[in-house]
Amino acid sequence: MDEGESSSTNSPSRPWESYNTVFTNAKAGMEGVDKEKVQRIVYEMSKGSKYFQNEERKEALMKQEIELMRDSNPSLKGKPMAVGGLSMISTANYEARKFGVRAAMPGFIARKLCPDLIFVPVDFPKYTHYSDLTRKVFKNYDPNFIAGSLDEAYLDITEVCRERGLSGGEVSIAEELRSSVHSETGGLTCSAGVAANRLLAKVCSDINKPNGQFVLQNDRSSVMTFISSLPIRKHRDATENSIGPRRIGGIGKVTEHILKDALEIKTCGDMVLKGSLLYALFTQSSAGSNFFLSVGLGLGKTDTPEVRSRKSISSERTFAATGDERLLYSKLAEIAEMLSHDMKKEGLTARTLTLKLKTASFEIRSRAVSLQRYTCSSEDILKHATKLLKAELPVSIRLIGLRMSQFNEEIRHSDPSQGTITKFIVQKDSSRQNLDDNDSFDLEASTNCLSNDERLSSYASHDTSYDQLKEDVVKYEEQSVTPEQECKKEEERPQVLEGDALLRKHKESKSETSAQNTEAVSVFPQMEPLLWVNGYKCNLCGIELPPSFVEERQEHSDFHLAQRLQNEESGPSSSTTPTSKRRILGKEKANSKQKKQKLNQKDDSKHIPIHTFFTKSNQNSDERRNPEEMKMALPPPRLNLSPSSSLGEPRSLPSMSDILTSSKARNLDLKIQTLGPFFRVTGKNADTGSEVGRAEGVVRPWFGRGLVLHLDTIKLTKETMVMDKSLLGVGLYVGAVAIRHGYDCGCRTAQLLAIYDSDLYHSKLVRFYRRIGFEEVKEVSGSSIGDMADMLVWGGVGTRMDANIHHLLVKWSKVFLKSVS
DNA sequence: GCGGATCAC
DNA sequence: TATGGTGATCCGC
Repeated sequence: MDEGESSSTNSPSRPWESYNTVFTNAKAGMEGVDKEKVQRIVYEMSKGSKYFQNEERKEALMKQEIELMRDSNPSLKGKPMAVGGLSMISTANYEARKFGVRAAMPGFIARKLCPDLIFVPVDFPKYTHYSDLTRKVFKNYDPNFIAGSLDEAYLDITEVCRERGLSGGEVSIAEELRSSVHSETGGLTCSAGVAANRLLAKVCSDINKPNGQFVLQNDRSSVMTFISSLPIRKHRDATENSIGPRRIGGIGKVTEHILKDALEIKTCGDMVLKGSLLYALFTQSSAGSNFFLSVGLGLGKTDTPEVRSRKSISSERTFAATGDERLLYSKLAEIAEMLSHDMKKEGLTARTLTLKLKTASFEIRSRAVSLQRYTCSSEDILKHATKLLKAELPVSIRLIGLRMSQFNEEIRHSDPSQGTITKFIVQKDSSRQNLDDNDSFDLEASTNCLSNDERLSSYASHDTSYDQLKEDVVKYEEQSVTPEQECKKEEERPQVLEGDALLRKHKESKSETSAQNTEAVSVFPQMEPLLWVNGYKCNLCGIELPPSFVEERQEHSDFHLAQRLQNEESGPSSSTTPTSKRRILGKEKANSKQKKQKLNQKDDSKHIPIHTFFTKSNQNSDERRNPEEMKMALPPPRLNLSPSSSLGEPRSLPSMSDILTSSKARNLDLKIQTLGPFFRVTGKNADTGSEVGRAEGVVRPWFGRGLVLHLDTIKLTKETMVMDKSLLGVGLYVGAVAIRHGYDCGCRTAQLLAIYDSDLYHSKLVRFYRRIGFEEVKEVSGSSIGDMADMLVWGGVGTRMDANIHHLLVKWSKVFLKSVS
């Protein structure tokens, strides 16, 4: 717990401790600051103000640092300075930061903290001038560098590294670059971070601020070590070590609070450990679990982003709060005029107008209208803005803002500013291909200087393991697979056996085997080609396998290949009973057999083994009569793909095949993968290939109840929700495959925990699961010993919900059986 | 499409 | 005395 931020540890006599302000947050140059004193002063100054009251209610105040400062008068060197005025300062130099002064702090508070603080007015032309100077330097290293803002940039130094040939050249390149910035700008210092991607590079650039640099080696273990202990947002205690503030882009005050206090995720390593929890609670998005897991793995962007055109344009002003309507209307007219002016300058017309208000008590409100036609005229804007404002009166307002969005794309570039179009062309022409990797620098200035935050990226793929990991994540982002599982997969890769490698080699020439329906594929040149009759039935052995079981189909053709190889090797008399594909290959040496079997198990567990498709019905029922045995072994699932089940179950239960066939009619591509007892069901849009939902979990014994199907996740993407209004659509199908899988594994019960995070998420989860057919069993609150088992297994508190698998299948049978016929 | 929130800079 | 402005995105409804 950093800096007494937890309200639970606050002493009643020290109320400022609970006043969480941005001013004691991570900030370079704040090491050794008496944070309590800062907090107390800020508290005393703020106490009772409307603003403070608002903050108390929101329990938040967040701003980001902008290191941008310059004073040309040498006599000011070493003196505490801040850019801005008494009401607000933009940034402060390191001298001032020693007093606790920082960006986004009101000047009057800053002056209280540091009575000698020198206020310097903002001077944008000056910043732009120096920014341009630094950019000239960056161009020498990477003509396509990404200018993050005036004071930061990302450079790809791959080529420079390569030219200089030496490994470890990043250090000297960074030094040279910073030195170059220093001389070209006449004295500006900056900091740099070098790493494999931009996210890491930014963090690295913070480490040795000011006027320093840090190079993170581009190998997986270095990255993992570095990132795993990295706090999600706050800096480390200055006494702990010399490492300065670090921050992950995209995680602000609010997100930090959720991760830290609700989910007990404090470091990036925790993010990976609690990946399934994140997956359950956040939908997939840049702010969602994929993002968190990527961060946890130290992954970030390395490409040059597309030039994004603006989506809105706005103008807003703060003034002394007033309820005077005439005054407000006149402010509104001014802002409408400003906005109209900006739109004309940019050659934009738009049809959605949004009015933003900040009340005297600092609440933010917005009201929007979409107009019939595109406009940029101040009269139109004012007319509609007035209506919107009128509806809010009477109210005391301290800020009015107007924003226009939904541009008319057709005329967007009819009259663009020269600068804009030039930038556009330059960026477009210079966009590079195949940027696999970056090293990056972050530069920052120190005292008495325009502080810089410039970054540089490079490509130097010395270590393939991390690159491989990164590739995987790109795949994840495309396929929505959880990174941590893919990681496991990656770690297992070296253990792949020779026999498997052999199969894979053969596979390469026939990678389309599993791709499409009745397409004939030659598994082996001189052998009858494998054909999926009617799209699902193997012409060689008659097994039915839905097209969506892509990997299983591959395995299946591997089987036929292996069988063929074996036949060739040992003659026509050899067994045709496929017990294990590796036994068929028969390449293991006797003395390593045991070891290899273990490995086989692990390796096989990624997919459903071929032999399970051939499991005889009596074997199946034998197993199901002996659940105790399964408990120990946690065997792979028995897939029952045939509509006419051999298990002797009632005809009314939908088989896996029923579910899959039915889903096909809904353009849904379902797939199940297993990893030991773990399983994952993914549903993809058959047309676009994008994932629309998934379920994950494990088949495990549960305290005297035999095997249960433990569901970690049922998740639908946002896209799904738009596409399919009914949760019972995709969600039901994904859930059904999981449930049927559980049934086939011998589970009687399915269970899950609707994690309690916030009221909002929790009630949503419970509602969703109830609609699917689960019932609330108990609240796991951690208050009783009996909760311990649940808490250990689920890793949290919430509502335990169970469902009888048989009942679920019965309940759902109509849906699936109906659509079959 | 609207309104609230969060985030970066 | 006094706590910014611009733009983006996401989520729920």
